[in-house]
Amino acid sequence: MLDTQMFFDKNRSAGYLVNHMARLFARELQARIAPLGLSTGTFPALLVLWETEGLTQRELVAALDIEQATMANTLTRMERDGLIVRRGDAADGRVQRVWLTPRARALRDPAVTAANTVNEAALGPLSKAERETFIDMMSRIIATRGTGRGPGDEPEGRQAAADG
Amino acid sequence: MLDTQMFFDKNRSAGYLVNHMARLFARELQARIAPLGLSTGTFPALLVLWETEGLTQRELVAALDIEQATMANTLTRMERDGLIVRRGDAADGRVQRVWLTPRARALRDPAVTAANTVNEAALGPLSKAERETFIDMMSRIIATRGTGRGPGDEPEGRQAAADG
DNA sequence: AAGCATTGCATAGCACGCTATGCAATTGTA
DNA sequence: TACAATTGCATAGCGTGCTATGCAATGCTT
Repeated sequence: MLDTQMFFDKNRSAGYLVNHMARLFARELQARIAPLGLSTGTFPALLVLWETEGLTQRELVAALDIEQATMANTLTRMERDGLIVRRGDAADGRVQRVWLTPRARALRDPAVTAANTVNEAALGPLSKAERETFIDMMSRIIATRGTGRGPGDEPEGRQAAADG
Repeated sequence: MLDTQMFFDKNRSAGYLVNHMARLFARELQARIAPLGLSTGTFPALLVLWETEGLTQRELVAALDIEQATMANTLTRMERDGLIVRRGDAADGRVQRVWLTPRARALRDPAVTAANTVNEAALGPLSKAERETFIDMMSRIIATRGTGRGPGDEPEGRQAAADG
């Protein structure tokens, strides 16, 4: 299958590989936490709430870099599934604070174990040192957020088509 | 925000970081290809079809590690949007072969340029050498698929037993 | 106090990924 | 040739992410 004229090699494209990796991680995590009654979308919210309950939706959004509407929907599912309750803030009528149910609190240890297991398995092919490097690189990429420029900052457009 | 008793640091969790990165990449790519009338889900399929038209759905699925049902839905959207046509195979009545429209063919260069731009921007914080390392690491992780064994180590066996 | 702007959240609608399931066409087998 | 198994694809239903929008509560300005 050796493509002779490769104009774009997806298997050397960071974006494609990141997407593929993310799907693999999600599949693995899903398989391991489904038995607990959890799903991949609720997991990050739980991670934050296991640290600190009573956060507002806005605070959760900021902690996870998720859009507000996405978080609202996720919390609705979590409430439906008996993981959280939303209670209005006494001082501010707009605010809904999020509290874990006993069930959600009890799921912390098995869920974290599942996540650790997935991470360990996925990083299996990397050495200890490489794992640190890998995580550092991802942190830097995320921290930088592709902020090379903003739209309208510069004519932009070109750039060597031959991905080097 | 210095968590005192950190039982699980999501910002050092490969799974969390991979998911976060994937969302950032997708946001960037979406912003750059939406003006072309493309979306992130169609992009991988187009990459394959720009190389070789007339593939079957099964072949596309294999090329992209996407579930068959996901591909069927993606192709339906692509057909709706005038990017592809599905034509039945003459020799096998089950098979639908996928062909690009002239419009889709014309989008190749601008779309690839957009993807390259996103990749370059995202990998900005990494040196040239680090980018290679990063891509190699991702390739290894994907190749190993979190099974704990090396590629080709043993004849399969994840949990496919359960799904028939 | 009145009026406008902002904030916090909900809802609608869609893309895209998944599992489960159904069905027609083909292949393999008795 | 009949009939069971397999293959290729479609559909249903759902989770998770996004943008766009609406609305009530609050804050700010005068």
